[in-house]
Amino acid sequence: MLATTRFTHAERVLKYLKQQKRPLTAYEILEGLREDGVTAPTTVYRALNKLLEDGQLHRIESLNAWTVCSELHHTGTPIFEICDSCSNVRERVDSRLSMNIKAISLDSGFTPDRSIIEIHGLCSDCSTS
Amino acid sequence: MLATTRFTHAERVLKYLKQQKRPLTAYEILEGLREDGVTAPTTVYRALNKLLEDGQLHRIESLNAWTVCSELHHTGTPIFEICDSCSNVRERVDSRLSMNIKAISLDSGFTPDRSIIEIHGLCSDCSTS
DNA sequence: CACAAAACGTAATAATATTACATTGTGTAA
DNA sequence: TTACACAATGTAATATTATTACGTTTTGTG
Repeated sequence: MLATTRFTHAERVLKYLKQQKRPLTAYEILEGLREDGVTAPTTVYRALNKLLEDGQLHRIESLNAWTVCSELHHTGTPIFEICDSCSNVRERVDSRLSMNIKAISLDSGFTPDRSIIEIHGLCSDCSTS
Repeated sequence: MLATTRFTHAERVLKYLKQQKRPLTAYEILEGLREDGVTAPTTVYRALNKLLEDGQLHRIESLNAWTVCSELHHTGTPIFEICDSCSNVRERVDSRLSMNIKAISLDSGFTPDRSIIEIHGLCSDCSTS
C-alpha cells in the first residue's frame, strides 16, 4: 500500500497546514485529512512531532495548535503575534529580544534551552476596524 | 454547610499552591485537596479561573500547570524560567523585555494584550551539577 | 537478498478542560 | 428581618488534547 502512495503522512500534514491561514489543532488536521487516509490521532501526532523535530513547524502552546514555520532555519527565538479576533498568527524573529532573554537568564544563572513567546492581542487589520 | 466552612475553595487552592515548590496541574490540585472537600474538576477550574482573574496566579501554558504569582500587582510581562530537570519555576519581570515586545508590536501594527514568555532550560542548581 | 530503520495501522486509554443545570450561602438594602 | 441578587457550590456528563502499546508494512542500503 505504501508503495502506491505518493506522500508520507508528514508531507500531507505539512502541505495541509501550509494551506491554512491560522494554526490548527491536531484534531482539526485529522478531520481535514481523513479522506487522505489520515484516520487516527496517533497518525497526526506522529507527523506533527516529526515535523517539529525537523524545525518545519511550531506548536502554539496557548492555543494547543500547530502552524508551519514561516522562516525556515531561523536562529533565535520565534515570537508569535496571535490575533484574538481573526485567529491569524504571525511569526517573527527579533535579535534584541533573543539577546535580552539570554541576558536575563545569565543574571540568574539559568541556562536557557528553548523559549516560548506568544503575544495575544489584535492584528493591525482587526485593531483598526 | 457553607456557614461552617472556614474557607472558599479558591482560598484553599491558593493556599495549597503556595505550599508547592513547582506548578501543579488542575488534577494534581484536585488530588491534593480531595480530603478538604474539593471533589470535582469543575471545582478546581472555577477556583483557578477566579484566582487568575484576580491576578493571584499564573498558568504555565507549556506545562498545563498553575503557580502562584510571586510578585503581586506587577506591571509588565512576567517571564517564567522553567527548569526541565527539577521542575522549579521562577517568575521574573523585566522592563527591557516588556519594552522589546511593545517595540516589536509597533513595527507590525499589532496591538498586544497579554504576553506569554516561558523559557525552558536548567536552573542554576541543575546546570552546575 | 537480507537487514535495519522508518513509516504506518489499530485499539485503548490517559490527561486536561468545559458545559449544563440545580442548589445553597452571603451580603445588603428596603 | 425579610427579600432579593449574586457568589459559591454540587453533580453529572461530555468535550478536547495527547499518549501508550503492540504489531505490520515499506523503504533504503550494504
